This record gives sequence, structure tokens and C-alpha cells, in this order.
Amino acid sequence: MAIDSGARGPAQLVLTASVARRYYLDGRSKVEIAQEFALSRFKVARLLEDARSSGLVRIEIGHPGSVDVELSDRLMSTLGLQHCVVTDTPDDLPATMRAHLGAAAADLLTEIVTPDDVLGLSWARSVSSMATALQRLAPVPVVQLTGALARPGVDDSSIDVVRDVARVAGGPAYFFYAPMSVPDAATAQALRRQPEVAQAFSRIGSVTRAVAGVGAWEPEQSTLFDATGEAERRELARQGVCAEISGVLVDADGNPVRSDLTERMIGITADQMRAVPEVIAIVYGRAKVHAVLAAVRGGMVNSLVTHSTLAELLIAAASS
Amino acid sequence: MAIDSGARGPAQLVLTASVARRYYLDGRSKVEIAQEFALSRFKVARLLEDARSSGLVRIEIGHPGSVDVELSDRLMSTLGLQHCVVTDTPDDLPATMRAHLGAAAADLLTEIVTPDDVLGLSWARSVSSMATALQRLAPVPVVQLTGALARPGVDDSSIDVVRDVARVAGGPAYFFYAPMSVPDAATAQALRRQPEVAQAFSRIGSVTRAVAGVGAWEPEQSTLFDATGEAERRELARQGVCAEISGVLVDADGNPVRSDLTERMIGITADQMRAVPEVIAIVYGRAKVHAVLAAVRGGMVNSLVTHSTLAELLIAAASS
DNA sequence: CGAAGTTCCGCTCATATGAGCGACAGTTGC
DNA sequence: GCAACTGTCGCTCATATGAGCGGAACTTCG
Repeated sequence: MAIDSGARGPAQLVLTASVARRYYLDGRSKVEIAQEFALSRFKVARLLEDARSSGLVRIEIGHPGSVDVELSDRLMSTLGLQHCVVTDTPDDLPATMRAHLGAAAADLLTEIVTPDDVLGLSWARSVSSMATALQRLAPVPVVQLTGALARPGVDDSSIDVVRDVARVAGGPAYFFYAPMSVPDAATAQALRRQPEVAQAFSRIGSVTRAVAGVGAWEPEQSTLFDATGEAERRELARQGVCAEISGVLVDADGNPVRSDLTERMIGITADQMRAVPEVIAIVYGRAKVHAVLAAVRGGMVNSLVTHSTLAELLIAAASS
Repeated sequence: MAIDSGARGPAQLVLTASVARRYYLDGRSKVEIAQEFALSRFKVARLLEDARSSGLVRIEIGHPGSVDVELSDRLMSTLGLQHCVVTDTPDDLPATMRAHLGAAAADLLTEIVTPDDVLGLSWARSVSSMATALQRLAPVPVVQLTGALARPGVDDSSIDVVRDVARVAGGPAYFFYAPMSVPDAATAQALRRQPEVAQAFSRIGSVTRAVAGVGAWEPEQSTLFDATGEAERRELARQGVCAEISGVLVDADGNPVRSDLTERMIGITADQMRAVPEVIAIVYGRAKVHAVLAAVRGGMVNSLVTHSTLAELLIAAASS
């Protein structure tokens, strides 16, 4: 009936509360409190335990901003991430969410990038949103990790993400104009030999932090999927492709899936991506649960910027 | 602008929250946390300080019942009381408040009275309410401290408070039937020599805990005031009478006021009351602020059972 | 560029604290 | 009446913790 299991009567209750106030709010030591109330310090400790377990003292952790720190923490430890930022952005328009998460990711990047870092950027709309929101960055080199994939009819005007970010940072930019995938391996080979491309690629090994999006191998859930022919999509799906991270395809366990397409891609390879110390993915949408899990399990991604809904789903899926 | 002064970015924020959760909610030690996050224990301590001062960690003390523990604590330390129970009873009908406070006082008494105590009861409606609510009490002697003062037209049917409480306790009752005040000193003298009265009075010195009401020397604020002739009321007011506790009259500083009436009272004296180790007063109503302060200052009362409104007023008045 | 703050960090050492123990009192069941 | 049980208390001793310090990195001026 009574919720307060510890207290036997009002005097006990008030005493416990007094002790708790002095300890938790006034910051006095248990020894001091014990002296003040003529109790043993053990008694004080037991009263405080009672106060905690009976709910007389309630401790809450949270903050007034848009970051759900508790959820971020849980997601971080559940997936073993390096960094994790979960915003409580409502699940409305993709563009809105992208903007929110982009801003959150920009804040994160501003905070964690040091002058010793080398920043890699993949081509994704969420990365572009981040670039837009970015206002300050340590002076680091910025390296383009993949070719661009402009979708017909959609002008993102954001092929210059790398250049923009480098301008904010005040560091050198290693970028190139090339598509993410081409029709045949020979063309890809040729492109990779282009001076700008080759120079950017030569820097990939020294990248210390990268930002990418994660796509699920489904319609509308990956720019690369949408740009790939139907037959090839199906073939790749048959081979177990589950997620696409900056052009790198992995199956549900996070293992890279090699295929014809791999040869025709202009961009970072699976091994190179795994070698980057920190890859931050900006992801949103319920549909991407398994793709994100795959990317994390495969070691492609080790930090996340996402929203509450997906975070909860990820935790649930990872725990089962 | 930002309330969280401590955190410089989302990563810092999430880290601080994680550390705080492990420390405050999971009960891990700072050393453990330091190891887990590869920080020095000092850094952990500083993060926790930040978390506290920035409001990321909020600690509240309160409980779901009717006792306002925080206010009780503050009133207790402000007035230097032994015990204090403040309920958040709304200020409605006096009878309702009396019943609530009576129940609270009964709980308090049940809790703090030990078999070694001797209990003294004064005559007051609030004490009667307490007796009604009392359901359990250590087997102690119960001593009547004053004569009764039945008001014309009000049948309290509670002249037997002492007998009732003693029955609940299972201890001996020392009670008598006599009025609180009589028209002349000689009659008072004679009454005091009555065997029952004398026997009860002889126990007053051994009383260890007493329960009383506190009256303000104003109309409707003291049964004794209302029962006293107008001339005498005024004369006593002129002498500075501010409060009445179980028939004992004190001025605003708590000093006893001796007068004709004193000689004509049947009950405990000021000196005897001050000698009782713990006198618990049950008081309600905004009008009694100064009376209660006087009673406490004079050492007549050293524990209080009251309601939030009066408690706040008492704290405000005592602090000024 | 150099000097004077300013902030952050991790150290030492005295103190505060917790785990676990045995003593003791009150309760229960025979 | 007595024995087992239960809950409370305060102890010891190893560990956790805080106050205050000095050094290093970074800022801010001249």
C-alpha cells in the first residue's frame, strides 16, 4: 500500500529527508551529518540507502535541449559505439529530420575534431545537411571518399560538400568530380587514375574520422540502390546485401559483399573504411534498423547520429 | 542562453550523462567509471560536478504521501525543533484540518513513544482529534495536564481523552474531572487537593512527552480566551499575553505572564511545562504564527505538527 | 614574438566511505 | 521457557574520495 517501504513513521520520514537533503543537496559528508544528528555514520548511510530505495530521493538525468542523453548513452553502450548523439526529433518529413540530425552531427564534429585529424566525407544527403550546418571546425584536411551520385531531377547543389567543409575548417580539400559508380570496371580504373581522384584516394589511408550515411538495400532507402539496375539490385540482394555505407556493400552480419559493382565503384573500399578509426553515420528512418546494425557489426561505422525512434528500435533489435 | 553551462558539445554532454548515470543510478564508484571510460578519477569527479551544477543531474527529495518532508525539515531547523511534521493539508474547514493533523500527530506519537516514556495530554480539540486517530501506542502512563474547558453548546464528548489514550496504550491513566479555570484562587487550591487531581499533578514532573494545542490570545483563537471575561482578557492582553499553551500564558518572547488567572488555573505551570523534555504542539491556522513562535521561543513547545501554510509563515516570520 | 593570465590536468595525502562481521534485542514457534 | 530467526547496530580495515597544489597547454595582450 504505502510506497515508502523504509519509513515507519513521520519522524523517521522527516529525519530521512533531512539527512538526504544535507547529503544530496547541501553536499555535506556523512560524517558531518552523523555528528549533527547524533547518529553513527553507518546509520546515516543506511538512512540514505533507504531514502534511495524507497523513492524518497529521486535522481533524474536529462537536459533541456534536443539531445536525449539517456538514450544516447544506452545506444552507445548497446552497440559499443565511440560516440552517439540521439535527438528527440519527431519523425516528420525526411528533410526536416535530415536538417536536425545534420545540425547535431555538425555540433559533434566541431567538438571532436582536433587539428591532428584528417576528415573524410562520403557522399550522402545527410552529410550534405551536416556541411550546411557546420560553422566551425579545426583546420584539418578534408578528403572526399566517394564519387557523387546526383539523382536525376534532384539538384542537391551539394557536390561541393568537401570544398565547403574544408573552407569552414580552413584546411586543404582533396576532392574530385566523378560519379559513385560507372558502367564498367575499365572506366572505373581509368577514373581512379585521374590526378584529383588518385590524390584524394591516396589520403584515404590517413583519414582519422569520416562522416557517412547508411542506406538500406531497398527502394528509397539508398541512393546507390535507386541508381542501380533492377537485375543487379536483385542479384546483390540475393548475395545478402543489407546495407550500403558510402558505396560499400555489406550483408546482415556486416561482412563486405564483393561483386561486379564493387569493381565499378569510385570510392573507399570496405577494408579502408574499417581502417578509419572513427566513422560517424548520420541515419534516420525506421527502415534502416537492420542496415545500421549490419554496418556497426561489420565495423564500418562506430559512431551514430540519429533520432529517438530509430535509436529505440536499434536497441530493441540489438538486444534480441 | 543554453542552460547547460558545462557541456561544450553533444559528445561532452553524452559522456557526462553516461558518467552520471553510472555513478548516480547504477551506483558504480568513480574509480570504476574512470577505468571504463579511460579517464582519470579526477576527471570523472569534475564531470560529475559539472553535471550537478549544470542541472543535467537533478536530485529531488519528496514523497508521495501527505507529509511535506522538505518543509518539515526546514521548519525543524529554523525553529530548532525536536520533531516536526508538516502536512500539505489544504486550508479548508478547521474541523477537517484538525482531523488531518490529529492523524499525523497520532502517527508521530505511535512512532516516538517508547515504553519508558510518560505521556502528558493537555485539553484541546486538536489533542482530542489525535486521540481519536490513535490506534497503537507503547504501554505508557498517561497523565492529564489541565482541567477541561467544555464550551457551552459544544459537546466534544472528549473529556475522556486521557482515558481513551491510556486504553489504547494499555497503561495507567491519571485523569480527573475539573475545569481548566475557576472563579477564584481558593476554589482552585481546593480542587488541586482533590485526590485525583493531586495524583495527576504529582506525575507531571515525570512526564517525558506531552501533546498540546497552542492558542493565540484573540477571539476564536483560544478556548481559554473565549472563556475569559472581557475585562480580564484586556488586562492580560495589556500585560503582553500572546499565546496560551495548555493554560500557560506567555508573552511574545515566550516569557510566562503571571496574573490572577494563573492562580485560578487547574493545570500544569509554565516551569513544569518547560521541564517536560518534549512538548508536541498541534497547530493550524494563519492566525497562530506569533503564538507558536512565542511558545517555541519560550521553550514551552519543542515539536510541531502543522500544515504547509502555517509552516511557511512560521519560517518567514522566524527568519525576519 | 614573449609575458601574463587562464584553464585543464593529474598528483599527494588526509579523510570519507563501504563490505562484511559479530553482538545484541525483539519475535516467533514449539 | 527456550531455541531459532530476524532485524539493527556499530566495529575493522581496505578502498574511494576530496582539497589543494604545481605543471603543462592554451589565450590574450603588448
